[in-house]
Amino acid sequence: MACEEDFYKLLRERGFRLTPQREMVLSALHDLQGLATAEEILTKVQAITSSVDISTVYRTLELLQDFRVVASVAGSDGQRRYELVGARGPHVHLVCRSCGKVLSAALADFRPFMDLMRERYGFHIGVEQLSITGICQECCAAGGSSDIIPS
Amino acid sequence: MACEEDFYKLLRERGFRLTPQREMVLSALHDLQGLATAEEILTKVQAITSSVDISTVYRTLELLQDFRVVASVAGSDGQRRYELVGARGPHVHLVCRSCGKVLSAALADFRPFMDLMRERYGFHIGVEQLSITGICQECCAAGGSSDIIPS
DNA sequence: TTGTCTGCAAACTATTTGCACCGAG
DNA sequence: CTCGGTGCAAATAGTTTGCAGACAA
Repeated sequence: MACEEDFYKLLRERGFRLTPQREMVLSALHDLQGLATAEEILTKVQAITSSVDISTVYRTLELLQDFRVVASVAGSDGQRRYELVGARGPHVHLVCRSCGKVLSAALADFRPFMDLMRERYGFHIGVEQLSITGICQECCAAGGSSDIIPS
Repeated sequence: MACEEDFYKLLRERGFRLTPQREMVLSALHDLQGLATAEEILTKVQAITSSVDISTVYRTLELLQDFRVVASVAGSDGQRRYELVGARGPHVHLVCRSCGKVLSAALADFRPFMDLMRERYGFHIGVEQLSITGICQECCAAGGSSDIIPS
């Protein structure tokens, strides 16, 4: 709950208001554990109060991102996915482009590459928005992604 | 030109047709060198013949992806970007989420992480669709991405 | 000729925006 | 009371799809 408190404080400091909708979106993100679409968040929120609009969810997510409380990645299916920063600490998402499943890898495994990029190109990889696509074990065994089936 | 020839041959083998539109899209991808949006490709193609439709570009890009001639990444601006595979050999894209600039890193630098993920989780990272977001040198020096300006 | 491919227009999906009312501070 | 936030509806942007005619093989 500490993270929520920090956010509430930050809100007030900058003249923003704490509304039930904002609390609910934050709570939904907490519950959903990991990457969630705006639609999924809306569904979760509407389980409590059905009169919440998707546009409010988007507006709240934008605010949360500005405050660095939430990070997002553009999914390869054209949907953006959102996640609480620091929910499980920094980590790397491995997104299967066949079944959509998301694995997490420890940041430590990725760090050598990160450091190299910073040294060599001055490029700072955004650890909070990191997702890498590929094929997971099951889908790989099953024969891979959506390919043309040779006649 | 060798890559185009291979594609043409592959097309015929599977009963697809070689149309001027498909040639032009492929040529546009070649000219555009690196990541390009469907709209950019269309513009390039329309410089030759204005009567080409965006839907044809999309359909052609999908075909090219099925044949593994083209790869795509979902940009964080909500636009998908396409690129010829093997244009410069496999590589990693470093996309600046502040200015949108794209750097390329050698695959060799990334390989240790790739291999580790395969060993540990059986996850096969898709080298052809690899883009990693962060902040480039200039934007980092300039003060980072779109943040809330503290009052 | 034949069946694929194309342009056009309309549909769709995800997201954003304008606006009048509502409610947190 | 004030003015930032909300729901609603409409607008946008990017992409996909249905269909009748065009054209590669």
